[in-house]
Amino acid sequence: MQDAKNVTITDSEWMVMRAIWTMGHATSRELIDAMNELEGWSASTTKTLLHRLIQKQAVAQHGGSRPFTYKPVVGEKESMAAAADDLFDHMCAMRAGSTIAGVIQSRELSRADIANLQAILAEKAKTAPEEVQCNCLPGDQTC
Amino acid sequence: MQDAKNVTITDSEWMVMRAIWTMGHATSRELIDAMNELEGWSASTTKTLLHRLIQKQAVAQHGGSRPFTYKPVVGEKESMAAAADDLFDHMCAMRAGSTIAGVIQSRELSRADIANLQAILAEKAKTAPEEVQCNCLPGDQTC
DNA sequence: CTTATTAGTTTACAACTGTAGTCACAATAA
DNA sequence: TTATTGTGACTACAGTTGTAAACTAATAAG
Repeated sequence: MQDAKNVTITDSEWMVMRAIWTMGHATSRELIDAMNELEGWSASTTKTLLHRLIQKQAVAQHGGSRPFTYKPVVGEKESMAAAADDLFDHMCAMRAGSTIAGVIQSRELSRADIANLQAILAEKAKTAPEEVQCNCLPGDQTC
Repeated sequence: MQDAKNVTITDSEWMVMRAIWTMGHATSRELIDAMNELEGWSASTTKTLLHRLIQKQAVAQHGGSRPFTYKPVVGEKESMAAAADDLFDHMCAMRAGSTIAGVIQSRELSRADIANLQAILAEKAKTAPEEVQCNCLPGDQTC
C-alpha cells in the first residue's frame, strides 16, 4: 500500500473512498449508485471524483476489459491516521488533550475500543510529562 | 463567543488564529511579525488572512483609532472541537476508536490530560456498546 | 504644514474543489 | 454489421484558498 501521507484526499473524495473501502472493490456503476443514494450526486460527479482519486493514486483501476474494477491503493486506517495527524499538527500541542477528550465524549466507542485506549493510556502515563508546552508562537507561551 | 461550528477556518487561517489566541489580542504589526517569523509570510499575506477572519467573524477589530487591536471572537477550544468533530464526521464510525488510539499514541499528553481521559473512558465504559456499526454505506456493512 | 511611514482595503491570480455536462469508444443487442 | 447503450475520458465553471502586490487613508516626523 502506498504511503497515505503523501495523498491529500478532499472531503468529497473521502465519501467515495469510504464506499470503496467498505466494498473492498467496486465497479463505477456500483460507486455511482452508492454515491447517488448517499449524497445525491450525479453520475458525472462520482466519475470525476473517481478519476481524481486514480490520478492521486489513492485508487487503482483493475481488470483489462471495460467494466473496470476499482480498488483502494491507500488503506483506510492509514488515511484516517494521516488525516487526524494532519489536523492535530495544525493545533496547539497544549490543547491536544482536551480536544481528544471532546472527541472521545462525542463518539460511540465499543468496549474493545475503550479497553484498547485504556491500555494505551496506562502505558503512556508511565512517561508522561507534567506539562505540555504551547507551540503556537516562537518562545514559550501559554495559550 | 460565537458558535465556532458555523465558521470554517482554513489551514492558513488557523496559523493566524493560533497566534491571536495565544497572544489574547494583538495589533496587525504583531501578527505580521509573528507570521513572518513562523511561516515566512509577507505582510500582505497576513493582512489578507486577518481580513478574511474578520469577514468570517472569527476575529474582531477593537479600539476606535488606527493601530487597531484584533481579538478572537471564536474560542480556541470550541474551534478545535469543531474541527475535530468535522474530521470524525467524515470518517467511518467504526474506525473512530483506532484513529483516536493513533492520535493518543503520537501526541504528547500531560499527566493531567491522561488522568482526564482515563476518567472519561471509565465513565464511558459503563454504557459502551459491544460493537460500533460501520456507517459508510446504506445498509449494514463492515469495513 | 508637508512628507514619510504605517496600517488598513482592494485587487490579483493561479491552484484546488465541488459539481456536472459532453464527447468518444467499447460492449451488446438487434 | 449496424444501432444502442453503458462506461470511461475530457471539458467546464463558479467558489475557495494560498499567496501577495497595489492603492488609500491615517499618523508621526521634521
